[in-house]
Amino acid sequence: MEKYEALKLDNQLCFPLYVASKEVIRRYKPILEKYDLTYTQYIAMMVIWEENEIKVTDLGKRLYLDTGTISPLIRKLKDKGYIEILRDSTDERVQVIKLTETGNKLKEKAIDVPKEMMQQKCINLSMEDAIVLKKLLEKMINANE
Amino acid sequence: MEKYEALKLDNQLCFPLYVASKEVIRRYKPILEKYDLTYTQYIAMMVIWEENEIKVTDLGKRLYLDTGTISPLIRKLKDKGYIEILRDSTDERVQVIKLTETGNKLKEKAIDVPKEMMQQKCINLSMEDAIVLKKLLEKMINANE
DNA sequence: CAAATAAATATTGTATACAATATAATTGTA
DNA sequence: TACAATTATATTGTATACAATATTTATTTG
Repeated sequence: MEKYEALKLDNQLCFPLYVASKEVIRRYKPILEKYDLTYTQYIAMMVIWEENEIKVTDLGKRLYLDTGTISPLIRKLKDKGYIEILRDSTDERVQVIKLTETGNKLKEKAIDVPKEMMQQKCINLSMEDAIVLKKLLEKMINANE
Repeated sequence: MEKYEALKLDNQLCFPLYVASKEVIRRYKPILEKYDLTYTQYIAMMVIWEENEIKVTDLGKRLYLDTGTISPLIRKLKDKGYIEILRDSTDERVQVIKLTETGNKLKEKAIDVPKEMMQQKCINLSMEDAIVLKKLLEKMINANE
């Protein structure tokens, strides 16, 4: 075993993880562009579509995003008209995100996004491989909490 | 099967991929800080440590990075003194990155980085899981090429 | 050989990310 | 009930990323 073995890029797990993640996001880009969404905005909208109403803090926790990322993100979604931001009357600090009518219309259209991703084979793995991969990634994420 | 099932965040593979990748990089940060390296600079140095000399284009291909990312990246590594940038005499367009003495000294110290990552369980998976995960990620990356 | 193409970088513009710091509102507590 | 700690956001600073565009230097081709 060579002294520098552990320093070789090919022996890292982090690197294919980093590359695969960027690659998938890059493939989402041209598809999401048609809906005027970036990848980060898309995953935020996915949560909002599911919840209809959610506190900014909870959205941040769900997406594992820092306040420094969430703040400008929701401002953009508001500017696009997909959400409105209300204040919680019982706690003035809390901001509540609410899906607008426009945002809800977008949901209908966005149903095509997963279809397009499939058709274009943006994640080119068999269903079985994809399931194993997803489980392992989730195991990894939940391990250190 | 509900109509919006495919739009739920929990049913996406891209999301745990994105979260896991960011999380690992975040855990590298405090460790790499001691060596005055960011994650991207670290993976670039791994390639340079292995090659000693490499063309900028080849480094970009190896790291799957755009010229817009590579350009400022190597400038910073040069500023830190870890590399020098030479011109290929046979082709004036080509820039060749060369490891400096300082860069080589850093390599010796950096051997501790993988050790620290291990000790702190920054990737908290069994060896078997990690191997399966790495293989699947590489399969995914190589699938669309 | 001159003109068109291609290849290697650099730059600009936009959008993330996260750490650190600041601020305002709330809660716990001596 | 003052006051300290906590919570929810926002802002600032630094570093990526990638698309699009520009520039310089080969290379190919008519």
